[in-house]
Amino acid sequence: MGRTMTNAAAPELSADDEADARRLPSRLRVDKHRAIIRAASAMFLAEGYERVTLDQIAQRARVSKQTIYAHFADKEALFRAICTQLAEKLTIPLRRPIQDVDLRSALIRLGEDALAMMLDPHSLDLHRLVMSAAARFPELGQAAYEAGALRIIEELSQLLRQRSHVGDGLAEPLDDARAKVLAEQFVGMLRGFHQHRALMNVAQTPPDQRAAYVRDCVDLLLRGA
Amino acid sequence: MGRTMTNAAAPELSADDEADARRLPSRLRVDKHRAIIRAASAMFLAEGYERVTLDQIAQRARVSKQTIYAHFADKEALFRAICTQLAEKLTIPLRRPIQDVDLRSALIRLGEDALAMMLDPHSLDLHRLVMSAAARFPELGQAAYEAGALRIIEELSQLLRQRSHVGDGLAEPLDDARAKVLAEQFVGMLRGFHQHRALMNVAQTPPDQRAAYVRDCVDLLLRGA
DNA sequence: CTTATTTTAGACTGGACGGTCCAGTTTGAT
DNA sequence: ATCAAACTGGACCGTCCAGTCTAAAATAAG
Repeated sequence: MGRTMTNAAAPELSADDEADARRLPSRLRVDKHRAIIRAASAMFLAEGYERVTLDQIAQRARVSKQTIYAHFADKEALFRAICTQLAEKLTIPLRRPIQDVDLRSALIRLGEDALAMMLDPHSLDLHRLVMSAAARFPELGQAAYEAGALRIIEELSQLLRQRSHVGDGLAEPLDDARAKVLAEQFVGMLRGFHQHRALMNVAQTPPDQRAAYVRDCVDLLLRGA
Repeated sequence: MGRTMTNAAAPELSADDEADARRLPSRLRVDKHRAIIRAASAMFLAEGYERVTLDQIAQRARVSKQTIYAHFADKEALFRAICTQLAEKLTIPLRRPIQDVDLRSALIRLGEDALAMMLDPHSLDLHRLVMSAAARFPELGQAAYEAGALRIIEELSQLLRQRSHVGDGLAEPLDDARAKVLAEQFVGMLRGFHQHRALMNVAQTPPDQRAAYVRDCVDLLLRGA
């Protein structure tokens, strides 16, 4: 019934969970470790912390419950491990190179990418999870914020400042603080209530209207700045 | 533990829960009904659906568990009742009259109100609750969206269109669709990541900076539109 | 093959929680 | 005062679940 319930077999995380699975407490088997994390991630994201049982995780990971306890102290420890791992993996591919085009085009492309990412079901699940767990797991909120929103603002403000110093699209050169404000304004306006609607299970605006909206945002920004 | 845990005695909802408490199935006592709803609201908002137990609610409402079951079929029914009630009560007071001032001042004041509201702890709790429950209680998301975001957009777009037809601050008259887009852009940019940070328990920007940010948003909007 | 270690399946424990039941008390309308 | 209905407190039931335990099976190394 979760919107993003994944069929039991399909792997949820892109296969390289290497990062922390490498150095395990001792000689616990790495593949089990990964299977557990993978299954647990998917289920926590889809159902939320409280609604997932360790038996479900064990079953999905094709692992005995005891094994889970060999790898993680308890449910909460497992959850924490997954959260930090998710936050790291959250490094988003906004990547398409944005050199060689005028600022307007660059912003449109970047805006479309960013909006698409913010509306991606995985991202929405993560958002929900972090938000409802942030109160009980404080570090988590911070980590997710830095890996997500903060990173976009940082990146975009860089772009804006660079271009402003070359005189591309922006009237005068921006200092760092100004560029960050502008970036937050842009991403905020871009997001509008699209993500909000998605999170609340409200009917979405169709893709073509979204594209037009992105252009409107870019134009508003460039005219206003 | 919750960030907005309220001391057990303090009433949470402004006393007029009249609306639906009036017509009860029969002669169940109205005060009990209200006490239950009040206690349950506060607890669900602070802790989330799953983490609240009926015994806790009963205790806080100073009512026996049996009475709860006399008024509501089960936990879920109680939750639903509260949700619809919250959505209605969500009708937000953005009210301070915004006649008699130029558009810029009106937008600044409206913006400050709207942002303050979006950052209000009650509102944040509600946001969290709705978002994490929307998957399991579909009507809920819709109701909250309409009472919250949609209402602001509607109201603001009205204001923008009116003013644009009087030639106050805006170059040419706006049609309805255009005004709504502009409203969504404005509110979105206003929100920026302030609410996001609050939801994720990340350090907030201080009030004076927020005020400056609001002005920046208004200026960007007015220059860009 | 032997030995040491991890994994497995599933039984089990203790506690929490949703929901029910009941015997007795309060409330309020007549 | 009477009476029915609502309420109380608390015992109680069935279920679910985190976490433990055990004995057998798989795995790996010498």
